[in-house]
Amino acid sequence: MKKKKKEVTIYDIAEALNVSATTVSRALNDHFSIGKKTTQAVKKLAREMGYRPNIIASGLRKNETNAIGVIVSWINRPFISSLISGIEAVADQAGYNVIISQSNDSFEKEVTKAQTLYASRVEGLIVSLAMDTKSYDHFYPYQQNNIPIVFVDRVSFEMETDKVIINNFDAAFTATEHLIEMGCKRIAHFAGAQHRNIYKERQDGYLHALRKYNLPVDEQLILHSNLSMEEGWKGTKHLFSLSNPPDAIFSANDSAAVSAIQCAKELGIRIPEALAVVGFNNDRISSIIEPPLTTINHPAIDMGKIAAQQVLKQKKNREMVQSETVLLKTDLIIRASSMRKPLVKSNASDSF
Amino acid sequence: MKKKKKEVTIYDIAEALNVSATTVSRALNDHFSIGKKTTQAVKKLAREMGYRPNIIASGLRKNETNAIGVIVSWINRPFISSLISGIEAVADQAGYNVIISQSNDSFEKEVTKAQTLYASRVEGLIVSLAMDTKSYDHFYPYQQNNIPIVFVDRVSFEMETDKVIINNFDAAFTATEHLIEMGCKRIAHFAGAQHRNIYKERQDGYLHALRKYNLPVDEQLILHSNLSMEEGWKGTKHLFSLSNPPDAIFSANDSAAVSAIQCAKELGIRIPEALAVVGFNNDRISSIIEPPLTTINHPAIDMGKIAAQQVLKQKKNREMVQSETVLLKTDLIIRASSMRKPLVKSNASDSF
DNA sequence: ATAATTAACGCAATCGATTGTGTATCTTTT
DNA sequence: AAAAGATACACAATCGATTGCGTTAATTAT
Repeated sequence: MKKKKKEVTIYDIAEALNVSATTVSRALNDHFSIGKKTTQAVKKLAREMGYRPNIIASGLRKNETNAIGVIVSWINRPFISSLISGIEAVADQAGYNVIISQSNDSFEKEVTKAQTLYASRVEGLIVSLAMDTKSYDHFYPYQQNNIPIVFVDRVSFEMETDKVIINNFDAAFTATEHLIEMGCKRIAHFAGAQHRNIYKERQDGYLHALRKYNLPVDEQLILHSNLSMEEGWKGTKHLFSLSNPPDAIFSANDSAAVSAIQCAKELGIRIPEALAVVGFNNDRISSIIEPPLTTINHPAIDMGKIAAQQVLKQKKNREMVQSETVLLKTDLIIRASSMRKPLVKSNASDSF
Repeated sequence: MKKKKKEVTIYDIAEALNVSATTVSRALNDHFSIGKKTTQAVKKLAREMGYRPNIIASGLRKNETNAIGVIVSWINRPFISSLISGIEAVADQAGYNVIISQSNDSFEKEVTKAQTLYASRVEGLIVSLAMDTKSYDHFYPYQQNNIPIVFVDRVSFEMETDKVIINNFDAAFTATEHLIEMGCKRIAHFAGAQHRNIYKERQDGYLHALRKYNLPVDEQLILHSNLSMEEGWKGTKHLFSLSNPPDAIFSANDSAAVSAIQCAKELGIRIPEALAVVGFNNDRISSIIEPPLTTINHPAIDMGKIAAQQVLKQKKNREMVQSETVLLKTDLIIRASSMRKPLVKSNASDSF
């Protein structure tokens, strides 16, 4: 029965105050040309009447939505959720809303979500690519329309966009080098899909370390998978069914590394003495597993913050100078899973 | 230099096709009154011209934003991120965007975010309350405006809104009962802030179990904190500095429970023989810790899905019948951290 | 063949705020 | 005191799509 109450508009305020809507609008926006008392009166009445600006009308006129779109694989992953947390923090401060959507690591969904967000007129897009994305046409409309795109973590160099990434190559190299310094000679690698930059770079870093230290590369020791816990377990079992099993595993993520440890323990393989393990991401589980997992720390929140900042920056500089790539540093967190020797302070030249 | 390219509008299409904008609009929306060929022609040309509907203009006219707002404490928490994942899945299917914002567990921020989302004209709001929220005026505008509000997990019964919660009382009771059945006599409780429903209910469930089984309630064994890992550690140390330490801990979350285990191990206290531990949430760390942690499984994704469905449902039923509360079941996941006896199938009446 | 339907489309108002241009009124300058 | 400059505000167009109502042309009924 209750009559749908109409919302208060600037016209209502204008009428009540016997001024024009123009004046109300300007008063609310502190326009200099409106007198002090008028401005005060307008604001006061607006408050009293429970006025809320119609952001849609304003948006139509000014052609803005104050929204930034985000596409990620899964929101409920430690790294991703931290990333989003960072994005939200920066976007909010700048007065932007963050619209999230997940691709579920499916290319088709990613395309759909990109279109939806485009239709929603987001003013910027932050993307961490789906696992199997190899074509990028769905981002073309954004580029055509000069809508900032920032790729984070899982990026593509085929696209000329801003990027926020870590140095996966260096991180993987450092991780592998660490294992070598710990005296490991046969280092296996749990690798991810090679068309996705991060996993390719991690594998490359791993290979580079082996070569630099003149260790043979054994293809048998490089296992490609989706890096799930199951695959980590299976991979470990497989490795120890070989005639010449590895003495270390460098895993491209923590999940697989953790289950490698679990599997090894079940197999009665001592860690790190018989098998040293290093992961990647510094997920919470890495510090909980016994022994604690050596891993690469990923500045997830910062990456999100920076990605959001890049979007804002691009919006400012409409000249669109050049696409920028921000490369963030990572840290090797050394824990017990790889400590086969006491740590040395120098660059460990004694490990040869 | 490049001239800002104008976007294609229905007027452009209309002009090109020598029809009215009305016709174009209707054709694009498959209005029955528009001829088959005209509709086809319009759609075809729209595609060719790269037309994208101006959702803002449409939104202004139809007074809708297709957005659902979400306010949570922190996005990067296992439970919360899963919750959001569920929300997004349902909202997306229904054609809604999800705008996320985090209160950082601060009441002031929660108020601000609620206002921002209100100003953004979200068509529904899903909230998991900040830790210290005790006043709810910031949600009043939503109610005034008939905007669906759904509280999830951390809710308030002072507010007449839809709620999606688990039965914390039962879960805590079951968890505590389980410890009792395992033969524990002095069960400590890591409790959270008592003004927040979930922690109050968990404590109540704990107390109820003690009373039901005629165990004394020792105030010394109930420790209130923010349930962080640090507090879990400190709490455990404190408990074992008592003249009469507990033989079990029921923690209101997994973080504190996990560090209780870690601390106990460092103190040389055997788990579960000397100390049985049960957590709450079934975070990933709970299955990784050694020994694995018995805990309560929380259907996070489902809660998100249901919350989103409630929003949609409320939007349909404008009659606003009654606020509805959905109570979800939880499961006790029994792991080694509490297994002081073999499990029995019956209701364990032998534990007395 | 004429009236009565039906099909297909156009007119113009509307959603609410913004903004370039204009116009009084008032103050200051010389 | 007349000219020049400020000050404070209003007009009306605009953003792009939607929609109630009306109109023309084509089809069917009688």
